[in-house]
Amino acid sequence: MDELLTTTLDVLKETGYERLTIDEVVSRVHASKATVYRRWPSKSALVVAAFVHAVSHLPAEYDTGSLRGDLLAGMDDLLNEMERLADVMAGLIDEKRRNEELATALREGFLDARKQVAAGAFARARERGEIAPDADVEVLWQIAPAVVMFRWLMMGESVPREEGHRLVDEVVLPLARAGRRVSAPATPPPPPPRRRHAPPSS
Amino acid sequence: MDELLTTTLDVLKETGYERLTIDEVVSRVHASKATVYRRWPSKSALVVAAFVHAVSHLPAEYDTGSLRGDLLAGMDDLLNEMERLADVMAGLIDEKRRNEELATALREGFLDARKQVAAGAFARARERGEIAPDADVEVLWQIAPAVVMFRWLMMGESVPREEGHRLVDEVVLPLARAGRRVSAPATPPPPPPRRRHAPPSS
DNA sequence: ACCGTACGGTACGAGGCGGTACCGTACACG
DNA sequence: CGTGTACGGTACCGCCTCGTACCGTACGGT
Repeated sequence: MDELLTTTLDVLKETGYERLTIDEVVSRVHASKATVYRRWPSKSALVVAAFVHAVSHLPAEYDTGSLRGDLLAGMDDLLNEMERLADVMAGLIDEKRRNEELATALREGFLDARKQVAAGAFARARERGEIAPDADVEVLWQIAPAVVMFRWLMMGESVPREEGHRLVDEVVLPLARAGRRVSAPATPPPPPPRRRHAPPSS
Repeated sequence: MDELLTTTLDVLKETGYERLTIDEVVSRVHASKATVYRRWPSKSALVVAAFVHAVSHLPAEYDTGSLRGDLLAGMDDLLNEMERLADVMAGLIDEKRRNEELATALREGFLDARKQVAAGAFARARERGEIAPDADVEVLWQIAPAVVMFRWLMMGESVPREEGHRLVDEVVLPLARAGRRVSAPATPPPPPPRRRHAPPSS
């Protein structure tokens, strides 16, 4: 039943993995525990199935003709997905360390999908000459998801669309265009970085 | 007892908040549950105290004389802290949504501390003329923690020091020097970004 | 030598939850 | 109309874990 999976995701969103109970899920759907255990062998399997179901229609592919268009579209997509899934992920991050299937689902269903989409956009941009040939795609693709998830998960706040777009225009795009070269007259090799409460007088 | 707090953190690291039990903690310390409950009113209070204790000696302040030196020192600090605390945070992210004191501890003890240190480094750099006057510090300070935590928490991998330094040299520093202006001949205002499987031919 | 305090140990209560077993029933199919 | 399958409901088992109560004891101050 589709409804069981989506409701599982709702409960997950509210309570996290450990506090989610099968009883709570079935009570919202007018189903019975027996029905759940007829279809999935365990709570863990149910949750994994619910997550896979939620990210299964993710890999949006777009080709707007410009890198900026592609990145903005990807950002909108990311922000939408986070609105749906940020709390879910918060509730799964810890369990993922113990549950190999869950870790795989998150990696393949969410992270790899985003990476592939971004990699395609950068590849096309490179062919068009929009970005530096040596742009470090392996780092670039991570920045937007990292900052957005940092804001959602660690700081507990949502990211408005306008700010997401600024992240594209003022961070990702400039970096992609500049490539790896350090952009300005480099400071001399830094003095040996003394750490922790080290005023120069010491 | 200091030992109770550090051991609590150890257990937290291994099992996460929900699966942490007082019995497990005291069994490792040769203490008794009574001792715990004499000192802290609940499991939740113990865990919050353990986390606060762990981040209490955090706010490293350094002034190496150059922005690059400051940022590299901050990055080393961040990587060290993540080595200690990544699993702990994974085990607390979900609980933080329900536990206001925990959320405060994480915000004030970890995030704000890092932000202040970074803000100081950028302010000094601006006075020295090392960076653009309009550099967006509010975004810049987040990038390093965001990417590092993304790698630890979402991708489940550690970040080698060399890669952290590249993040400083090829991402944060160039952005700070360039400021907000878009770095290269802007692409024309993008064609209306059509989303989701939209080849130009459609 | 006395006493109070804090300790480790442990037994216990109470509630919660995963998972199973067994109802009676509704509905599709032939 | 007969049959079987899947369902909702529910009682139950076993286990876990928070938190409390009550031991006997070690130890430091006076």
